[in-house]
Amino acid sequence: MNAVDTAVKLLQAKKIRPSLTRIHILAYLLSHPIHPTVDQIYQALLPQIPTLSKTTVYNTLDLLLENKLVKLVGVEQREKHYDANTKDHGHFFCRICEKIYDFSTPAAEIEAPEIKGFQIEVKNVSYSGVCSDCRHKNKHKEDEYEKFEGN
Amino acid sequence: MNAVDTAVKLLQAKKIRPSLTRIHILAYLLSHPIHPTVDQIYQALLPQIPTLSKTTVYNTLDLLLENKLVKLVGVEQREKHYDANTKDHGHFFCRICEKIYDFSTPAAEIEAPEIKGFQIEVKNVSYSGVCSDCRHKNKHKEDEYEKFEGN
DNA sequence: TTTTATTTTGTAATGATTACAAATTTGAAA
DNA sequence: TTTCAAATTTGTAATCATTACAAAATAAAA
Ligand SMILES: [Mn+2]
Ligand SMILES: [Mn+2]
Ligand SMILES: [Zn+2]
Ligand SMILES: [Zn+2]
Repeated sequence: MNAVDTAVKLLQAKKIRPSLTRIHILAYLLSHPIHPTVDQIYQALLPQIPTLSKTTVYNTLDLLLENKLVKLVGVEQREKHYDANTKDHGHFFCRICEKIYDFSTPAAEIEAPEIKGFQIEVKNVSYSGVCSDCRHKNKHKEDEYEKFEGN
Repeated sequence: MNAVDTAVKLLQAKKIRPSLTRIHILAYLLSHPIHPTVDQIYQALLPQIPTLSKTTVYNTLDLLLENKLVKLVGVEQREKHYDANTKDHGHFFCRICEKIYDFSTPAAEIEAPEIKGFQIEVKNVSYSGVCSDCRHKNKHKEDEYEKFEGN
């Protein structure tokens, strides 16, 4: 099943009228699991929907959030990032390439607050640092630098 | 040892000149583990340092962050929250009373990205929902909410 | 069709944070 | 002590993602 059909079904299941704009935005998130920002979504859809307004992207994402069809990615960035993968998982933000990676959070997680009688509604596990690719690229640079210094 | 003395020692250990303002800000964070915002710190110290500028609070917190004397609380709020407790621990944000609670994150945590060769520099585990106090205070309303939401 | 509700849009306002340069304070050299 | 450069602090303006809001467009209902 393609992303558009999935989006329509998800919207209908939540009794949200599947307007063209809503389908496009949700389908984009489903087919581009890169945790995009509002502006990334807006820029990506503009060619297909030339009348699209950024306000509509904000409004639609709020609606999808309320209906738990998308989640906010809890990385510390100026712009908010969105995720149509609503399963429990963690995120790793690479400060070099600025990509956001998914990782699984084992079921046997930290339930400390729940034990204390807290009602957990949103969980956020996010790390940041340098991803594998960027570490490798950086190591290469360091090697070159060392060679240069040795001359 | 009081918070001021601790602050001075921490600053000196990092070779940061312990100016009055820096001591005050760090000591405030150490003695008020409520994860305050810039404005909360500013308002709290204004009576003692009438010439204090909010820019200085921003500057000082940036300096303390760089030197790992404080950490950012990874809670999704409009304003950033700061914590002088630099030990690994999680945070719970109550959407009713807006208090931020600490909880311990067991050592055997999710190390998935590290296995993949990622260099983890910052960890953030934060949950949100309704705290124990607020659940009890609003028992009736909460029951209605749970019924309605189907949780 | 006419009316009403929903969705989308454009523009203005918000507000936490940042940029930046001037003012002040500090510490050490002369 | 006086001088002076560096460090620190301050005030103001700019930034910019997000929100507020009302009008416009579109879809559904009557
Ligand atoms: Mn994800
Ligand atoms: Mn804490
Ligand atoms: Zn990277
Ligand atoms: Zn509470």
